[in-house]
Amino acid sequence: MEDYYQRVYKIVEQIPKGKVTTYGSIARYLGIASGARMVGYALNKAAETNIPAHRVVNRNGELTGRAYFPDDTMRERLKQENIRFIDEYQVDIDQHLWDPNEEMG
DNA sequence: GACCTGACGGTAC
DNA sequence: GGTACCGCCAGGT
Repeated sequence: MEDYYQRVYKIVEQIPKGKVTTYGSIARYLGIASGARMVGYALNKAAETNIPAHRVVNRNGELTGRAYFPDDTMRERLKQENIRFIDEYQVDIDQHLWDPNEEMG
C-alpha cells in the first residue's frame, strides 16, 4: 500500500520550520494510532526524497533515525532551524512539538 | 503462505 | 522516574 507512504510524506511536508513531530502523532492522524512503526518505516524511504524527515522524532524527542542520515545531517538540520537540544541527539520535543491532529484538524 | 523484522508507543512493575 | 515487555501494521524472505 504505497498510498500509505504518500500520506505520511504529505504530513511530514506540512511540518513548519523550527517544529518537530512524533511518529505517533503522524500515525494517529493517518488513523493508525498504533502504526507509529510504519511511519518510521515510511520515513526510511523518505530519507532519499525531498521530505524533511529530520523533523520527525520519537515520543521522547530522540533522533532515532539519525543513523539513516549521512553523518549528522539530521542533527545539523534541526540545529539549523533553531531547534533546542536537551541532549546531543535529543530535541526538546515538549518545546517544539507540532501535532498534525491539532494543526490540521 | 508463515515467520521475522522494523526511524515506535503505552502500560506495567 | 526508569526499565521491561507486549502490541501494532506492513513488507520482505
